[in-house]
Amino acid sequence: MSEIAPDLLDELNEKRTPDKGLPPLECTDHVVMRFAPNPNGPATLGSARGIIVNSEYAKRYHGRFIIRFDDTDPKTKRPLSDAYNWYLEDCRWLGAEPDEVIIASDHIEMYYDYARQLIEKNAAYICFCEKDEFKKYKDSAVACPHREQDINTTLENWQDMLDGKYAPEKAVLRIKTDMLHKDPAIRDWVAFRIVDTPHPRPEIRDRYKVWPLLDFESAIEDHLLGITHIIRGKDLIDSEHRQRYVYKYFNWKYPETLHWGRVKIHEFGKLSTSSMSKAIKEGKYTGWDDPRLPTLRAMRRRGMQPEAICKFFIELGVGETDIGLSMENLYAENRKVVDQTSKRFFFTPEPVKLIIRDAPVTVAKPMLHPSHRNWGNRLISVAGNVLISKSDAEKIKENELLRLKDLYNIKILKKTAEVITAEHIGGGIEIVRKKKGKIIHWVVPDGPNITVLNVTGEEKGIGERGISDCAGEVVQFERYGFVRIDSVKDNKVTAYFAHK
RNA sequence: GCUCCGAUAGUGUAGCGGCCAAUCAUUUCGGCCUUUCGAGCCGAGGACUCGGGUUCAAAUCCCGAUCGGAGCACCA
Repeated sequence: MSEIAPDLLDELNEKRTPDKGLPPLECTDHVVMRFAPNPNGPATLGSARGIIVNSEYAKRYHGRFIIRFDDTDPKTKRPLSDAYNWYLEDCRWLGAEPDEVIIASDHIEMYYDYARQLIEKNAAYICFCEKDEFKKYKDSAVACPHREQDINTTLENWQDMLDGKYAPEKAVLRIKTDMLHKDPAIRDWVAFRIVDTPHPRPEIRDRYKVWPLLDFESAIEDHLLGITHIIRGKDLIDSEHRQRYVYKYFNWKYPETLHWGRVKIHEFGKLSTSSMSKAIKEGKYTGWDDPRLPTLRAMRRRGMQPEAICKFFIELGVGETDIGLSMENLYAENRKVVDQTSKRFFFTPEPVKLIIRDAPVTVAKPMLHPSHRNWGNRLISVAGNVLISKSDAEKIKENELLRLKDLYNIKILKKTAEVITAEHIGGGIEIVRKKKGKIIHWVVPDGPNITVLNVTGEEKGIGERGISDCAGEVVQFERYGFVRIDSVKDNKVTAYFAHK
């Protein structure tokens, strides 16, 4: 077959190769995609999915990628001034530089204008019902008394609303959909409400009392920006149904949509932006970049690499089912990157003394990276007195033969809770290998104090001298894991744990 | 309660009528290699929610059940 029809064979083989990652889009001309966060906190791993996937599609089809801040709720999900820039930093870090940045709160008057047009089309009305009252109408599919108000009166009421004549919760602008729509979620939804809390942006502050809700703001923006494809969480599926009414009134074409399910990461559980914010204020976390948090700022501080995060989310695809993930998957991706680029060092948490009798004074020369011989070696002078990790010490038995990695073989003589005594034994690694002895790491006692901050707390110990020169770098503590050296001060090093 | 949606190995995915005794990644377990319990290499294990139907043929189509999720906010 390979001789008579090689093409056919290729085709067969090709069909067997699975489609990895993102499915192709329909309508691939002039692709414009957006990611529209509320900047009420920094980007998290969840945001990263939105940033990466939207941006990746835009790149793939030579289109444009827009970041739009949907910051139209000054009260309930109040934006955080710093978060606007944080988002942009994080996008850049992920290699998803936006072609354009839009801030919804800059466009409030424009939304007012479209609202007026809808009123004039008899497609919207001012509703004075109380929340609960309207819910009753909605649930029984009956129009409320304000729905049939004439256009001129509605225009006057709208102006009164803008002029601040109504208190919060006294009036809203609703979009007329269909009170008989079988899904109650779609019936006459609210487009604008009154909020008297000032906006956090200094240039806005108390300029507006009437604020649009997501469905309205997003509907108008998506059209004006020429968005061709929207990819977002499936919690916004009903949004599309609501927004289509606005599109119909204006005769606009709705973008293609794709939705994904909820992502729950086992290690972090349910951490909403607002609950994190609260916990930080209470002092439960040191800040938004606390290593126990799923923010991108925290990931960066721990030494997670942007390319690993990107690869991870692209291969995840865009399924609509809800998924539960373990960070292990992301760690595996990151390990592939950092393993090749990280220097190796020894670090002994909760060190235990090990005294070696008859030890020659010598210099150990472990490699900086086992597969990059040309990186050179660390040089460690050893006199016969070292420290080992408590976890290793606990497993050690008297008379055991073991090897101090890159140093020499020893035989354990005596073990107490505080100190272990051993004697030096000549010979190479083969002896230990042959007897299936352990090879453990060690440090000399005068190394820097190291604190490793991890997802559950912290660990303290002693490390190699060379670690002090690695501030900002991701290194591997051998047999311990990958960490990012966060700061070095005097003889104290703080490291953020990434993963094993 | 009302309206939608989904269900493939431990986890996440591919497949969407015949290439499927089901893909790929990760995880797990062996072995090799290695002065790390890291990486690499080799190998193994592990899944179509259930019940009916349509069809010569179903993971793929239809119906029902079960389970899970989302929306029904003057949040995004």
